[in-house]
Amino acid sequence: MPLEIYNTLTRTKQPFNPIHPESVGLYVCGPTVYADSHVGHAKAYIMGDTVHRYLEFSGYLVTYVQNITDVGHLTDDADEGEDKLLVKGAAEKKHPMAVAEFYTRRYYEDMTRLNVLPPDIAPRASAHILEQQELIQQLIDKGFAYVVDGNVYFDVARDTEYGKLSGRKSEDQAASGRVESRTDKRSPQDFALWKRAEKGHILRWPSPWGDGYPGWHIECSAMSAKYLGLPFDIHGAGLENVFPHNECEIAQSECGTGVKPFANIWMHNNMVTVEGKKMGKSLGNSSYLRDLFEIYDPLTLRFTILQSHYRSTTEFKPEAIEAAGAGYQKLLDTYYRLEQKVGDVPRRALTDEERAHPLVKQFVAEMDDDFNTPKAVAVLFDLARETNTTLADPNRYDTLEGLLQIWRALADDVLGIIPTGRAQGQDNLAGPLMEMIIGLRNQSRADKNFALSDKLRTELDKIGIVLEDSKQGTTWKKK
RNA sequence: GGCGCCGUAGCCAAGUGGUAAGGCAGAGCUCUGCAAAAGCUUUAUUCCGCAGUUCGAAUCUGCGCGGCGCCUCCA
Repeated sequence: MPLEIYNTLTRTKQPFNPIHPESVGLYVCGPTVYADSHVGHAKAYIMGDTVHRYLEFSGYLVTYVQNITDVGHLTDDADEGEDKLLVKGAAEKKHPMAVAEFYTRRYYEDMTRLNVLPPDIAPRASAHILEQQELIQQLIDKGFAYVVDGNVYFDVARDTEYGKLSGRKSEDQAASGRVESRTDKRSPQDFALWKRAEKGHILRWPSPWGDGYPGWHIECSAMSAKYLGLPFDIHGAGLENVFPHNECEIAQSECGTGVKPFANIWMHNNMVTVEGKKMGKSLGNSSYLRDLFEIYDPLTLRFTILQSHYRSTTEFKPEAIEAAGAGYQKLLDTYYRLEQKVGDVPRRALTDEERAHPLVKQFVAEMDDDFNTPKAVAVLFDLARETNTTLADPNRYDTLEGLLQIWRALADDVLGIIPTGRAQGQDNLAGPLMEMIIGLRNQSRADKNFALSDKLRTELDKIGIVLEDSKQGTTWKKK
């Protein structure tokens, strides 16, 4: 079974056939950098990261592009809306670009802690004004856009395919009942490609239509085309971006360039909910990642997110994180026990024999089914059981190295849940010291001096070190 | 009003026609000086309700109830 991916465009799972047999172009809508990232961002970018990692594991050369939106855009679609970066800049007494710079860095810090690999290219909207203007000009030249007093709007009526992603028909939307403010658009559905900058608007660039700034959707159209070429394979985003953002992207890219579809597969991740309701920056119920990292281990959060499917909602609940964390810790304990036993062996790709291991095949089958990470994680628990069983049986120790490589491939490379740079007890002093203490304790156990041996164990526990006795000897770990 | 989604054990959560994955919590057992860890066994006759299609439905259809998303910035 080849990889199948659910495509929002067709509302079905379809076999993944990349445009070029050995490489994949992947674009995921990045953040608007005017605030810190919350759990919803974590879900979205862990999805992108999982696609990225799994495609590489599957042997593709992936070019992963994710934009940074550092042009403010508007807090609402009315002409009088405020630019978020401007608002934040004024509040913090900073230049809007300083705000963008600040939150961009923090975004990458948060993602790094979640073990999200950085994209290959992270283009900034502000650095691609020319590309955006070129696309706008193309749209004007082809009659898909019109200029009104320094604003450029996309003429939705001219695009017969508008609505194909979201399933919306503009006529239906007209009866929306929402208040439409006074505007110079020909139709309420038309959306801005270029906005005239009013005086006082700091983020502004010269253009053929006057000083202004680009509309919200155009940067993704311009930058995906620049770095991936058209068409490209996969475009990902959060579900709430289906309309209007992604719909508008399609309209701009396809009408402007004539390439249809400009992205073959559209992937959308569902939301993180709090008590059943969407977590959102504007809803006041978001939990910022950097606050959560004070309470929960970042990889526990990653693991929790991976335990639900990307197209399902994920209920954010402390009890759920703690429950997931308990299971996650067991997996890690098993992994470390295995690593300790096998010793320092170099990483390598899986052999054909290892790839044929039933659990590896099952893991691959689950991931091939639209990145079913909850099932893939379930396979990891089977792998843990097999690992523990093998560790308890010296006759099977010859298979341990292979198991370790499998763990590294599945849990580390693909799912990204193995902490990096952890050197358990590799502090020069701790190892020999612990060996000595364990030796003393085992001597007292042999002497039936359990009062002393238990005291040693209790005292070690107090300083955060746990001893575990087994037939294969005594091991220790930090709590 | 339009478009769309969801409702599975105490909790989290897979499963979209073949007779309920996995994790947490709970119970029992094995090992063990004890503990911990690990292993084994066990925990939904049933998938919001009702009706229908089918040899067979959590999975398809209809109706109802409950919840949510988008249509405005949003991952």
